[in-house]
Amino acid sequence: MSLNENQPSSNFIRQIVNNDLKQHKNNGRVITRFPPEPNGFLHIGHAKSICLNFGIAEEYNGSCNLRFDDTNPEKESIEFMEAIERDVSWLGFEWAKLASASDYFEQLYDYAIELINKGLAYVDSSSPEQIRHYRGTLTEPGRASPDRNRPIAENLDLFRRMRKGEFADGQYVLRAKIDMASPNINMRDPTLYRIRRVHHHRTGDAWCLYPMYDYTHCVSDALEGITHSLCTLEFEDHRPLYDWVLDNIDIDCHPQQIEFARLQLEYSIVSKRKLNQLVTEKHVTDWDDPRMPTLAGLRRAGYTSAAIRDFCERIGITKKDSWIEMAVLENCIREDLNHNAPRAMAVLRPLRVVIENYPNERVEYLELGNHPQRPELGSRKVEFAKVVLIEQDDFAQLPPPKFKRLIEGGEVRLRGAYVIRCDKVIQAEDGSIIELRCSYDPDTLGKNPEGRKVKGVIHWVSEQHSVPAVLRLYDRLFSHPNPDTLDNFLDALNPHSLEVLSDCRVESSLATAKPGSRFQFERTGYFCLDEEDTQPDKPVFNRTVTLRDSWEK
RNA sequence: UGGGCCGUCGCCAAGCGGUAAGGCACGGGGUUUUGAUCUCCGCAUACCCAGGUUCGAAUCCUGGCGGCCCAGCCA
Repeated sequence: MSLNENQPSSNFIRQIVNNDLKQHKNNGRVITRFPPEPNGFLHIGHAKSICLNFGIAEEYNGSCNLRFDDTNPEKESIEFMEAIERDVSWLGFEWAKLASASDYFEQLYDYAIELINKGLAYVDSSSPEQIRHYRGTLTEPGRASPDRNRPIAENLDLFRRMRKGEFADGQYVLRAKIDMASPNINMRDPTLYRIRRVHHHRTGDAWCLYPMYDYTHCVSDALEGITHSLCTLEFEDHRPLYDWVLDNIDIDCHPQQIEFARLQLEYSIVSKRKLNQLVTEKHVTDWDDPRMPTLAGLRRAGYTSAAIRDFCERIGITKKDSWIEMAVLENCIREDLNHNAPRAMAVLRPLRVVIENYPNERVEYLELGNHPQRPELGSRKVEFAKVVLIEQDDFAQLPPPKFKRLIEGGEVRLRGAYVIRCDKVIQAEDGSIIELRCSYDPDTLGKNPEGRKVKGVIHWVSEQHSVPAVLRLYDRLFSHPNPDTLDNFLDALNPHSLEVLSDCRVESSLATAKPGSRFQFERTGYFCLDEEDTQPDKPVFNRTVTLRDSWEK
């Protein structure tokens, strides 16, 4: 079984592309682009867009560009660019071309001159407040700025001087001359350029004039020969502007903008601003904290790129606002890891078990399969000795109904080893359990005891041979399903999103595991060996996701 | 209240005039040395509502209702 082998389901964008192809539009080419702004790390919502853009291109033998939308230098950086490239690659996609909107600044400027020459753009000296005031409201039309009818020659002169740096930041802007009475506010003479003396991470100080998104995006698309410009729903109202710009400059390409609904994941947020806040205010360790819905965070938690791609395929593409349940994402990673992750044993909260009838110095090297359904994944040796450690939860003095683990006087199977019976509970004065005295049935290795049934199976490690480890149990970052809808999303932060267990013991085979590798610790969950914090003698495992639990206490 | 968009099972989602796919979740059987996995079964006479067209409507028309987005020199 492998992920993503099923036919992709139909969606409205595939239908549009199919129709275009049928009509030989764009000479049968399909060229898309993924255009992130390098002002933060990519998150699961971006994954949806990446899978869509690169996926459509792949599917139709086309290509997809990675283009940084770097028109607002205030918030952007090289570090974010590098992280974005890393994440897109990790997801498994290859861009045909790596570009930045800033590559096109010179051409963008020339097209702006063209618009001015055509009387379709003008330099406005209004302040932001005045512009807002003149723009009107949702129900009232706007009014013309006093500068709206500035002569072309003057506009040209002013715009050139804006570029030269003759004016202060904010003193002038270049605006498109469209329709101040348009019911679509985006068409009420939108700003095309603003003056900002900010160092740009790619163009340095070459420019003090920066183009706005609406103007930049459509032109960049056209310059790259994009056929289908896929973006999220909030840009629907901007499409008339996208088309207006391309219709009014001398360019021979006019991509089709198509909008789809952005991802909304329950118990999560997909706002770069808020993710940034979580990082800067230290609510998480960094952008790659395993609780973060960033691709870097998911990766560090142990998510595979295949699982994320599978998730993006499952949720579909529509124009409907929708909230995806976390269970869908979790199901994707469980399915992948259940099939691919080797099994191992780890005891999170150890309880000492002395097997009194087991020879003192004896050690058995039990051969355990790495996967119950896939023998081809091989096996490893696990040491069994007189003192083993089991999970505190797996023993109960006052067992709840249907408890099928160890109780005093009862029997349980040590996974892959023997059946043991608990003969005696050693307690401290305060009643806490110090250790269990047990006996084993030598005739139960690899076979069931005769005449009785032992229902429970628990995991264990040899006290002497196991290695100490730190296990980090991650839980959802938010305890409210829609943090974004709250007045303050921080109120939804789950105070128990991380539990660090420092006294865990894992089987010895894990001592040589490669950082980044993933395991299923039997009966407890899927874990990934952390690449950052693991020390040679102290492995640190991050819990990716728990096992499904139909018992629950 | 101007404009744009959306409304099919608890959550997603196919469907495109011929009589409601699939996934997740949920409930119940079976297998199991992981209360995991696997497996079998169940889960919308019904598609926001109301009219209409049609032999036939989730699909077409009309009118409602509900939700989301837009008034950055952000993207």
